[in-house]
Amino acid sequence: MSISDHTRGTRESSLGWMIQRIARHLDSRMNERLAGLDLSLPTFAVMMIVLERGPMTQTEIGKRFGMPAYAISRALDALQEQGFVERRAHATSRRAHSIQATAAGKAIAPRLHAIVAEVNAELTSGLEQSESDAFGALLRKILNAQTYAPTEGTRSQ
Amino acid sequence: MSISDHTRGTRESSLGWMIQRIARHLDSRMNERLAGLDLSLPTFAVMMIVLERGPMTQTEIGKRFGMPAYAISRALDALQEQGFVERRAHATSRRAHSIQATAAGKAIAPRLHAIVAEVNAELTSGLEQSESDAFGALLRKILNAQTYAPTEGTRSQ
DNA sequence: TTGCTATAGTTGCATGCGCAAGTGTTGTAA
DNA sequence: TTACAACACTTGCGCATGCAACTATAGCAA
Repeated sequence: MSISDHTRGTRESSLGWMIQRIARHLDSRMNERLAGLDLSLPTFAVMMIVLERGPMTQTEIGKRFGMPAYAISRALDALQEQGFVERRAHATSRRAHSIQATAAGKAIAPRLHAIVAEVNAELTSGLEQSESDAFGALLRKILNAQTYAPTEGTRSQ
Repeated sequence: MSISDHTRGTRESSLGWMIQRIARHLDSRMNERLAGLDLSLPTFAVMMIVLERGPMTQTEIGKRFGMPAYAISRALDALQEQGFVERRAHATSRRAHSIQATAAGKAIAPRLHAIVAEVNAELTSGLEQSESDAFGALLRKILNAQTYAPTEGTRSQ
């Protein structure tokens, strides 16, 4: 078996390789749609989490998506600038903030949901419903198995 | 159903959301391992493709991984600098280059394969073999269904 | 030929991101 | 009460990346 055969086999059978391609494809699809709302992928992610849980601290937001503190901080700068969230004083701590969606923030929730639904539909358009369900179950299983150290950073590209 | 319930439902059931998390996790795992070889994720990807197929043009490399031309160009700058690939004159075109792995490039192939294998093993460590196979099949099906326009760029972050 | 369009690859510039260091606050223990 | 460590968050800086513009070559048609 030649090096090139081996390399081909390694790459083609690599689940990670395929996941990366799909993830990048999803990134671009999401970005196309988010551009209309002037949101980036990180700000979108933070906005969804704030809408989901209501008032919470930045550290809590970070834990929900494994996003480093500085990224949350910057995403909130942008969201606040756009008037979608507020940083209020925290009830019991003066170093933490209580992050809340504004009325404008809540107003865009339906559009965000629609975008997620569309991209998901597109993703699974080639699958039967049963396959799509099985796929989701496997993804959940993989996520649960991963050791999620508080995940301070480390990215790529 | 409140906005926050709806948002939670939308996000938690989102396959894209889960794929993104897994992809980022894989990114960081790969980067940890590639650091020892002084490779980035893009240079690693290009290197694997060159090893897999032997001499080819930059455009051909790009098509294999949906990577924009400028990214190939820069990845090759780095790989050439490290002595892993060469840009030779193309047999029939003076504007294209023939990209080839050097002896040093071929020499690191086993280490690259090992890294891919390790990361894959870790990824599927929570799955049965049958589940892992099914997962791979679903990924392939999704990739085949996606419309891969030559994919000039469009990323995120 | 000449001119036009498409292709192959490169690069300047601005933006975004990660790292590590910095500010201010809280807990805790001598 | 003072000192020190942990915590919550922010920010300066440098590197990587995306976009768009650029050079050079090839194909093609009049």
